[in-house]
Amino acid sequence: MQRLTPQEEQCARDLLETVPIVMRMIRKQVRKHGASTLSVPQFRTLSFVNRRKGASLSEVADHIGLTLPSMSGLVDGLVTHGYITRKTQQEDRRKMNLMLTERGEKMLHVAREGAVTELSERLKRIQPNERATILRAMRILGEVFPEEKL
Amino acid sequence: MQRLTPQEEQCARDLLETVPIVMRMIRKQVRKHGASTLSVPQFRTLSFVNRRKGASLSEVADHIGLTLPSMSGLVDGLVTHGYITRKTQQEDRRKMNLMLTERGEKMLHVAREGAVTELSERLKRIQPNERATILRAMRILGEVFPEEKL
DNA sequence: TATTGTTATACTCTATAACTATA
DNA sequence: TATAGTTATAGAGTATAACAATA
Repeated sequence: MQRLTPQEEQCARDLLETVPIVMRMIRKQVRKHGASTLSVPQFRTLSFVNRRKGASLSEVADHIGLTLPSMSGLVDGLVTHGYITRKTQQEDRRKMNLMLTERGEKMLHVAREGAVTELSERLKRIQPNERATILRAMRILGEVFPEEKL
Repeated sequence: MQRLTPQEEQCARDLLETVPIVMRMIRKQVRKHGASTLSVPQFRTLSFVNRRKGASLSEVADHIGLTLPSMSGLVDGLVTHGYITRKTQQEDRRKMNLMLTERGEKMLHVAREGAVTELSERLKRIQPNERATILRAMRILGEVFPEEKL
């Protein structure tokens, strides 16, 4: 653990201050458009399963960054709401096969597009070069924190 | 609700994808250094009360962006852990006066500096101009989402 | 009557420990 | 024995509705 430059430190402090605020905004939008029934982790789970159809529980837990029991419970909720199906794999009967239902696909789409639209409305207020800065920052952060990636 | 430019939309999608990842990292660091007893909302609450000593419950709830009952419960936990004191105001006996205890001040300091240090370590891996981009982005985002501000 | 705060209730998030079933 | 997943348990986050106390 080496000495920190002021810039490194200030950058960290700003992240610590700003990210939770943006997170709260995102949570609000996802809930609003997810008919009040989707949390952010549920939303991210649907999103992942949509891209990796048939993923196992462990795979999803890894990518979302939850423990297996936590993910198991989270998926319980998604199954109960009819957004996901959970079937035992034939090749290895210890593993699950997760798939979105039609209802789940619809909900994911509605929640995502709703949240994107509202966030975009906010982002209209700033200048194009400012949006470009945010975009670049998100790409950089995505590389700095890769193991926690969606 | 007007038509979105591709840039506005892409910026929103990137926020939606990246912010939860960074948030998870922050949560992990705060917990790690907060001796596993501080959540991010609790951390933010301590931080706010530290700056606005004697704040009322409503003031804190407003600034953190929680409902009164939620904040009441959150503060319950902080009082139980001995990080905060809660006293009725003399001028208006409906209101509370929240203050950090010495223990609370110490915990806030340890949690914040620990999280900042670890985040900074990550940020060492990138170039100074990339850190500058992140810093600028955080400042811009802080202005775009002002009502939810810390 | 309006404001401040708490209690009751009910979800979700999240973890650890203990367990079951399969390989 | 090792892996995949569930169940049990527990504390925190969060909201709405109903309530008490104060102004």
